[in-house]
Amino acid sequence: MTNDQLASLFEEMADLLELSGENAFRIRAYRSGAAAIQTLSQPIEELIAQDFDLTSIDGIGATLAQKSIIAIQTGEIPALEKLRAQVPSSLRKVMQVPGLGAKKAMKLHQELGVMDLESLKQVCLDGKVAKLKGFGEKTQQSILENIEIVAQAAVRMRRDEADALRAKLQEHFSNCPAIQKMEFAGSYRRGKETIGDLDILVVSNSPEQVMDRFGQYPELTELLARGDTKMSIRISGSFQVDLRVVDPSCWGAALQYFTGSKEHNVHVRSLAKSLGLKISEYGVFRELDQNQPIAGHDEASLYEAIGLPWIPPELRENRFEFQKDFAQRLHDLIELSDIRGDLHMHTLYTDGSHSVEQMAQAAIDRGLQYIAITDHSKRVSVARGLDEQKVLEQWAHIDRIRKQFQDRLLLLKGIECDILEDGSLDLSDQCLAQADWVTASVHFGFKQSKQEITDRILGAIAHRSVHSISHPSGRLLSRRVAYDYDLTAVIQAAQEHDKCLEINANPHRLDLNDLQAAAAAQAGVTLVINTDAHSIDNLDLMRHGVQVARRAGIIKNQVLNTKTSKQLLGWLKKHKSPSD
DNA sequence: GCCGTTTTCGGCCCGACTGTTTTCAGTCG
Repeated sequence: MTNDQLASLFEEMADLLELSGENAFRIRAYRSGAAAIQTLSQPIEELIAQDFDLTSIDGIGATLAQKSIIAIQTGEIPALEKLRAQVPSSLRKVMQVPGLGAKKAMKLHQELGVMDLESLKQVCLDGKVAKLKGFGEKTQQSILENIEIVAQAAVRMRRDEADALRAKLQEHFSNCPAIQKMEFAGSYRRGKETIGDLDILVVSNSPEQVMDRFGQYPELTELLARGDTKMSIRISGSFQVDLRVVDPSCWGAALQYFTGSKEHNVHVRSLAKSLGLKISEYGVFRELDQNQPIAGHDEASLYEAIGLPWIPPELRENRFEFQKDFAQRLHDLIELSDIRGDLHMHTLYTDGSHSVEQMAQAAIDRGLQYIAITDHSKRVSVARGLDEQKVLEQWAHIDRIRKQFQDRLLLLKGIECDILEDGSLDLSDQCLAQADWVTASVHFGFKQSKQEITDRILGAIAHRSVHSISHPSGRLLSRRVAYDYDLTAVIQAAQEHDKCLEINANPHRLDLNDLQAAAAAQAGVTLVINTDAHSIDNLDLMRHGVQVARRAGIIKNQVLNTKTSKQLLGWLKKHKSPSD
């Protein structure tokens, strides 16, 4: 049983307890337990096998520890089986319909026999819901409209899509003079790999004008809610955008609140409470004097009031940002401006859109000190991958043009070499030994067993010419799940052989993801953040990879391509085996 | 159910908005 599977059992427990009308804090305990398990860097199976004390994990107490062990050993949780017998699990879907929660879902179940979305739709069409006490015509109508949204798989937006939407919204608001300040908050600001909705925070003295303008957004398909300061719309069918308008004096508190995460805010607010303070989106208040805020004009003052440094949004997930040693790492948390090179990109030699020279010039334009040209090897035939002769030709070409970029850019001869199904590399040892930089990756044979795929990657890590493993998990966001492999073993091998693991910055990949990258960094593995650019424009994707690293709490010196060209050459020299 | 500089019991973040209600429960973020 994987961590995600165990976490989803606890999530189901929480849902069913909520439907049963259980104590809200007990429900929350199961939800935070699920979140804690999901963010573990090691498989819980391994932890249990090592007799690790699960109660030392924040959010896991004696009960959840015991239930975890039983779940891992037997594949099920007796208490959950019992609950399932009392409350149909299909009601969880009903609970997800916007506007419905546990209370209403249970009432629909008990009074009208609703079991799932199908029967819910039927009783609405029959007009039975409107007659129920506490419900009405409007509720019935909104349920009918919202059922479709739940039925569709949850639509989550990739970061590049979210950036495009943000640009459109910014453009839409650009001629609204009532707006003094605007920021996109929520999971977008926290840099999550995908976002489920978009939150906009605005400073204005006339909220009505801002909301009127919001209501004119061309792609609006539904007005969900509109109050004095808060408005929600749906665009293009299903995606939700929320707007909140605040006074300038509480900008920081509102931004902090609206950025979340919810779990981070709960922690921040309870910390405040223990200090005799109260935090809301209006500011930080003394419990005894709730009229005059003592902080909250900006975010830093809010954190300062509870004795914390300003915490970058990417870290606000209640994972490790409150730990004692956090403040010193914060100082060196990686930034986009720390990146000095890009060690994974393609050209016209294979499936890229620009020449080596064009990529080099584009890198110079972006202030980079070095790049590695890493086209595909021959196995990737769809991309016209290079055989030995072609790759040697390309490297000879690079040797010839190096002078042209001298003093401006260090141009490395690289290759993205495929790790074949039988575990061997796609190019000969003798060929690979002539490269400055070799990154190895898996593009085929995803259906092999966990052991086979793991062994392939471990073999590549051990190969003396390989420097790095690219997009180690192979996942494509919302298109393809990662192949089954043993990340812990890969991390350990990378650490032992002093090889890099990549954070691929392409917003379709973001691979390693934040948690995996954090685990690798904690184990002492050097990471490398690359764009995998297939065009000049793609070089700008670097920021997405940096954001993943920031979410992982990674500091500058844990990332190879923060080195200067001189330092990098030193590193490469050190990694040349003596026999080469 | 979890947790502890308020420590083994008694707390557990806080406010906006909607729809159905005559003052608020439920939902949401």
